Amino acid sequence: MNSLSVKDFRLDYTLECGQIFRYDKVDGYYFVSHRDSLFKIKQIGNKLYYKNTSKKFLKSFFRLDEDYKKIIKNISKDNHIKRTIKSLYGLRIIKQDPWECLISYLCSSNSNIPKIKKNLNLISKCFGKRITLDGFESYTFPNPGELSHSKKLWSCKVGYRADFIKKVNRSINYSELRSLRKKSYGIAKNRLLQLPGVGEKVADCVLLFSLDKSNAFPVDVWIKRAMQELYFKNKNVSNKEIREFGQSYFGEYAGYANQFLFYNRRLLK
DNA sequence: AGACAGGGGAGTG
DNA sequence: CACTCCCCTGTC
Repeated sequence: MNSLSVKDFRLDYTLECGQIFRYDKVDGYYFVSHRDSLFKIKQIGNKLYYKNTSKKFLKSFFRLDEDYKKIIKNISKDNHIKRTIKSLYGLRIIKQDPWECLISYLCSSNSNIPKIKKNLNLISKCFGKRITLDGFESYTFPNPGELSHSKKLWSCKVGYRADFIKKVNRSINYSELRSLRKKSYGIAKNRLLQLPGVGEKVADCVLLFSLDKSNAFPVDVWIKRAMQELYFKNKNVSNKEIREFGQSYFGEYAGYANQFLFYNRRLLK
């Protein structure tokens, strides 16, 4: 078992806040599946204990080299967000693989977390390769280009999203997807919006969770509720207005503020 | 048992 | 903008 010292980091908040789907908690360890990798990890105090991955991967995946205090300071605009941050301090935005992230959020429309989780596990089981770690069984996530079989996709219970996945699978390749990391928020977003099944919300999730666009501000029903309650006196406001307000009000790291508000609002239910 | 909602998107007016 | 339908699943 390897270990790694961390600060300003909470593994539980980071994994469970709804940004990632293929993980399971077994006997105190999180077993995390992402693309080709399967690793186990737990946190005790300020130490991470892990197996089947590397320090280098974990630092990148959990963005451990990012200046957390600077980000927190940057988004701490008022008492609402300060309170929220305080209760979830240590939550970080994971740097996901853009392909798995794109397919994940393609599955998320008109759905819910348990179902998205189920869909992704089925897709992996159906199209990926079996892998195990200490008795835990999982499957690799299929590669770009491998999701072209309609009937098999349908069997993964994704419903009408099967057609979106199939079309996205053939209309963007991995290198183009990855290259969006180097593009601006606007350029990258416009490219994603051309893909079938990708609207504002899905695009912003992919940008924030996998393409290094920390200013993206995805607006779903939970963020809408939280934002209207805290910043719009409970008035009904359009998603567009919420997004634009969120981005300009919180600034460069608006996506972090978004994730704090999102998870906090979901915990309240 | 049947209605309904669940982390949207696309098409229409 | 506002409205409707999209297919599936879990829940009451």
